[in-house]
Amino acid sequence: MTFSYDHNQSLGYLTGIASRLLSNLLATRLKAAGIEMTPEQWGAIIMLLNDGAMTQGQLGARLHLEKSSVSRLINGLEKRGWIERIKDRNDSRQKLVAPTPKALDTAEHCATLARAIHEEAQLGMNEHDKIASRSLLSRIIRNLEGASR
Amino acid sequence: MTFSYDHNQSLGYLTGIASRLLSNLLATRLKAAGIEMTPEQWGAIIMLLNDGAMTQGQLGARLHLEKSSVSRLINGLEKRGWIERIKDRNDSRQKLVAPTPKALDTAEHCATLARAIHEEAQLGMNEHDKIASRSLLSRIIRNLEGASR
DNA sequence: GCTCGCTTGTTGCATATACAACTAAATTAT
DNA sequence: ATAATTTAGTTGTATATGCAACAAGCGAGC
Repeated sequence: MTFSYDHNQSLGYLTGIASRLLSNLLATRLKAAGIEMTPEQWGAIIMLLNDGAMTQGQLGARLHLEKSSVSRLINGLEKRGWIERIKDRNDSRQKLVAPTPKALDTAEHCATLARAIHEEAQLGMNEHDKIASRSLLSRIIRNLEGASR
Repeated sequence: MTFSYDHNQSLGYLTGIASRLLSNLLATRLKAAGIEMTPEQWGAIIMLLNDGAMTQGQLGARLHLEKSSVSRLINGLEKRGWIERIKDRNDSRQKLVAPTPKALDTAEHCATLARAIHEEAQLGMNEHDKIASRSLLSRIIRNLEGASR
């Protein structure tokens, strides 16, 4: 008996592998550049640099991460001095996550590494394809955000 | 100072979130169906069912996983009785990973759940878009497989 | 036949992530 | 004002994953 299910063509497989390869490659290059930052940490930092300091909850919403995952991701960023946790004076439950000057100083280098990887990932694609791939992925994300449990 | 780097439009971000949402949703539905299997385990099982028993190394190549990751993924599958490790008689270093009858019996149900999620993920896409998204992701994967370190 | 080197897996250690249970604090309801 | 509820983060526990170190076995060259 055979299944009419080709895993190699499934979205789960394809997005998973693409994501992993992109992440692994960035990890390698960050390390080679002597930057003590993981790809996931980079995702959080650039979000904070672009949108400004925010609470862990807000960061989780933007990164589609559980609050517990955010908590631990931020632990790592804090340990390496990339961000600071600042208690909110008005609501002491909340903690603002703010990037440090060190993060700002390093970000352009990281962004350059990330851009290069995206270039390599899209070799052989025309402009239309590049835009389409992003747009289709965004569509998938939007569809799943509201998916029934 | 602002960065000309929109993380929300980066391939790393988009593939990462899409992959995570797809995986989380499948995890939820498998659990709801009473199937003790993770999405990652499903990926390995369906590969084995479609292509037949293979060594851990071969499985790792197909799933783009490190051998250590395969080893542990297989541990979980074995613990739940989805696969069996069979020592190779000619080369005792190797272990063939073979799906059990239980895995075969459950696979169609899992495939149905996975297909439904893919449907939901692609709501609002026409046939051309659906094909394009897979083809573009495959291209990214192919490009990165051979990427310089 | 014996040693060196390559291959196949496993294990130690680190990070990422989810879910559930818990703490502390703010908000709402009575 | 006080109690009940909701919200923000943290921590326990489990799986997934990579890299590096290690163990065991196969093979090639001498």
